[in-house]
Amino acid sequence: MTRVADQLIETLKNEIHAGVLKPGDQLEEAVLAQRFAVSRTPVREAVRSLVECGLLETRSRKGAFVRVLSAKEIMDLFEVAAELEGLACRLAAERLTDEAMQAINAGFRECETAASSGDAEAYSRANLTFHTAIHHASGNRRLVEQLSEFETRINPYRSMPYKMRNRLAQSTQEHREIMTAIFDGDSAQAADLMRSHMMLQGQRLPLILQNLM
Amino acid sequence: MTRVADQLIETLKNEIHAGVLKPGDQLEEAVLAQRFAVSRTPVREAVRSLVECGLLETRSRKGAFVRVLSAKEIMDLFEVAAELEGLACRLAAERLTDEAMQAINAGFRECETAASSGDAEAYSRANLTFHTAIHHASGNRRLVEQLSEFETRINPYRSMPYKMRNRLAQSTQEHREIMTAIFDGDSAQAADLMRSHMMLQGQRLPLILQNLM
DNA sequence: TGATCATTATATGTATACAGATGATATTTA
DNA sequence: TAAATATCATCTGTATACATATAATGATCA
Repeated sequence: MTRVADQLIETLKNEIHAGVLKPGDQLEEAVLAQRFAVSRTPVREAVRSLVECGLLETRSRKGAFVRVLSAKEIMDLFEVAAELEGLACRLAAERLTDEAMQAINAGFRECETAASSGDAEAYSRANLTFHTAIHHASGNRRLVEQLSEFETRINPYRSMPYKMRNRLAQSTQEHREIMTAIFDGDSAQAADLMRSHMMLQGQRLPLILQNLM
Repeated sequence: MTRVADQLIETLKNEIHAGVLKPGDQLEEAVLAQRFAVSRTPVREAVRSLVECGLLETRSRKGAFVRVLSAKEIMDLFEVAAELEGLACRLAAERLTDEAMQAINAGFRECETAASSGDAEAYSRANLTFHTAIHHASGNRRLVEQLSEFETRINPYRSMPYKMRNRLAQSTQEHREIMTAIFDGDSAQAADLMRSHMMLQGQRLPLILQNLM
């Protein structure tokens, strides 16, 4: 892991995640090379990786751009992610360990705190903590990776769907019910609740509302 | 798309898929470069892509190897794939069109023919046709891609689970039930049947039986 | 004779140089 | 003045050259 390209991948991922690089932005190899004080070679390797991740796209002889997802593509992504989040809940309910239980509970508490203080930014982080705890509780590494990749891909498109204080409270309540189902070992219920929870979030993505499908 | 690297990706994918390149095999850049009569540059790009796909892995300063999956990793993959195959069935049942119906039916007929003639090789192809038809019927491109990637990843590890004539007939019967559920619009049933169908296949993967998890 | 250290060979990782294609700009012509 | 064509600049795609780390082989010493 001493490769320059790996650091570039990490940095660029973060910048896309954080919104520094926005969908549609062009990435010129020479510019990136100069900025990081390396040659174009590792830059190109990083770009290749990010294209395969789905974060960038390259048009022939035109270079790399931060990938723009259509409303339909976002919906498709969400549909798949909702199903996998449901799977994570089902497996978590079936294979629950003490540590996993504590991690999920901690994530939930974090959500509660952020919701009651109305801090949307903090809730966004807490939300991720809660979901990630469930992912890990599934005991399925592939699933964890898949859902992490989804998070990376979808993040540039969600501009704070938690703006309304109402939604924070409602989301927390949904989390509570999901957590309860998992702890009760009610795997089918946990999966169903999570799927609904996710699809609700999906419907709130602003771009979907704008572009109409 | 006139890039050399893209052709290399395609070729190497196929060779891994076909078993010419087996898990654990090393890929030396210089060798590949000479073989395809290109420089190391596009070879490295192709390798990068395949690493990100999960088909290869690179150890620092040691080069690229066809990725070896442990029994646990294969099980994890199957668990995710089974869920997504189920999702495809659910969506197919909800969004069924005439063309999709015909494609699925055609795939099923192909399975029937291959099964009755006991041709395992042909059944393997027919099986893929049937499943792929369902994937497309979901109307979710992301899902189609995801499942296609899964197929590519898992293929090197399944050495003809259809050896026994019994299994061919049984698998066809399962396909019939799945198809019926889809055509009846019974989405929940279709999803459940497909998940079971997939997990049965998973349990038959020889490596899983060998390595014990 | 065996083990350890040094040297060398080889393959990866990075930099630079070259080729070709696309797009922009300028010039010419109607 | 507007449109079309030609020329040029710039960026991607590919090749080659260089640097460095790993591993293997041989030599030396105990």
